[in-house]
Amino acid sequence: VSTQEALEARPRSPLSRERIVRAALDYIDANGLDALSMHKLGAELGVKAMSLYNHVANKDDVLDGVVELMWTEVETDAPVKDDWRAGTRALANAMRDMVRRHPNAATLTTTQSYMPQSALRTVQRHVAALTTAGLREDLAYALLRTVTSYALGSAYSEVAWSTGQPGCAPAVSDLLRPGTPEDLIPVANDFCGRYDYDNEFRLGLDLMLRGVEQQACPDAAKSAT
Amino acid sequence: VSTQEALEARPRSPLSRERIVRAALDYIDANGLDALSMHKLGAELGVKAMSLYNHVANKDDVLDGVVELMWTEVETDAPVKDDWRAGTRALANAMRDMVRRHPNAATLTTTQSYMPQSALRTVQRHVAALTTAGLREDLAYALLRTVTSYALGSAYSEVAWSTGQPGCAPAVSDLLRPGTPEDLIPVANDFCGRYDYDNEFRLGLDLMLRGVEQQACPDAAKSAT
DNA sequence: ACCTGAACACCGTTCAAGT
DNA sequence: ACCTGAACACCGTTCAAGT
Repeated sequence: VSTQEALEARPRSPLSRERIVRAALDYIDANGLDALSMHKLGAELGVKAMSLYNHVANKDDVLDGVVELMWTEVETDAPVKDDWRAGTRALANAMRDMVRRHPNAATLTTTQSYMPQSALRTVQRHVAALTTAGLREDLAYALLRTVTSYALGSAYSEVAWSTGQPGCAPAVSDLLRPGTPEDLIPVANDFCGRYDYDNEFRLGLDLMLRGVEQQACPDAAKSAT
Repeated sequence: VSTQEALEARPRSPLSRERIVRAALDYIDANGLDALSMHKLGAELGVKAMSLYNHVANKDDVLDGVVELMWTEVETDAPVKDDWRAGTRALANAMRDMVRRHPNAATLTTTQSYMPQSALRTVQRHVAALTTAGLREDLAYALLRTVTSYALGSAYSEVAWSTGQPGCAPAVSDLLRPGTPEDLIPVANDFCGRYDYDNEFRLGLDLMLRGVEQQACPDAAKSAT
C-alpha cells in the first residue's frame, strides 16, 4: 500500500499560488494560451478546479502570476554589468530570450496591465547602473523604455511570424490565408521568411545604443566603423 | 407601421462577414477583448449567435478579420512618399496610431498568426519605394522589419502601461499590485509615468533611420546635428 | 485549513428544422 | 439562402457542505 501511495503522491506537495502559477506557465507553453482553463489547470495539479480558488483570486490572478514569473526569468538573466552598454544589451537579450522561450505566454505581457515587481526591480537596478555610469536619470529611463520596447517588439514579431522552429521547412504558406493573391507571396517570403534574426536584432540594438551614446554622453563617443 | 419598421430596421442591412468584423472591432474598442462573445456580437447585430456562422467560419475567423481591418487602416494612413525617410516615418506613425486608436484590440496583432493581405500590400509598396530610392532590397526588408517592430513595441508599451487618458490624473498606483514595496513606487512613476510619448517615439525612430542611412547609402549621408 | 459536489450563468459550435 | 430552437460540451465562479 505504501508504494502505491508513493506513486499516487507525485502531485502531492501542498498546493500554493506559486505552484499553480508555475503549472499554468508550463501548460501554456505546452498547449497554448487558449487551451488553459481552470478546470484543466486543476486536473494538471491533481485537484478539482474550485480548489484553486483557495490560493488565487481568479483566472486573471493566475495570468498576472505568469507574467510576473516570466519577468523573474528576465531579472535573473540580465544582471547589471560594469559597462553600461553591455548591461543594457544583456537586458535586451534577456527579454528577447524570454519571449522566444515562451512564445505562447509572452503576449500576456501586453495584455495583463499590472507592472510586476520583478520588472520594476529589473528597471531599478539598470537605471542605477546607468546613472552610476554618468547618464542623467531621465535619459536612463528613456533609454530603457526605448530599448525594452524594441526588444519586445522584435521578439513578438519574430515568434508571431516565424515560420516554425529553426529545423522546419519554410512553410510561409501557413501564414497566408488561402485566398492571398500570387504577387504577395514573395513579399511574405522576404518579410517573414528565413533571415538572420539574431544578427538583425543585434544591429538594431547597436543603432540605438550608439545613438544614445552620441546624444547623452558626447565625451565618451567613439567613431563608428 | 411603416415608421416603426423604419426604426426597428436600423440593423437591417444584410449580414455579411465585413459587417460582422467591423461590429466586432467596435465592440472590442468599447468593451474590451475579453467581453466579446459570439452571443453578444450577434445581439449587437440584431441576430442570434448561430446566424453568424453563415458568414464566418468561427470566432477565430472574426478575430482574423479584425486584425486585417486594423492593418487596412495602417495601409490607408501610410502612403509612400517621394522621400523614403518621410515614407518610412509615416508608416511607423500610422502603426503607432493604429495601436493607440484600438488599445483593446491591438494585442490581437501579436496573437493571430495570419499575415493579412493589407499588411502585405503595405510592405510591398514601401519596399518598392525604398528600392526605387536606391536601397538594396534585402536592406529594405530589414529596415521595414526593424522599424515596424519598434513601432509596434513602443505603442504596445505605451497603451499597456500608460496611466489613463491624457487628461486623467497620474494614478500609477493602478498599475501596481497592492503588495508592492515602497521603494519600487518611484521607479514605476518614472518608468511608466507621464513623459513625452510623441517625442520619445520620434527620437528612437530617428536613431534607426539615421543609422540605416549611414550604413546603407553612405553617399547620401549627411552630418548629424 | 483546505478540498469538493452541486449549481449558476455564460460560452463556442452543430444540426436539424423553419422560412 | 439565411435565420433560429434546441442541444452539446465546456467554461469561470460561488457557496454550502464535508474532512
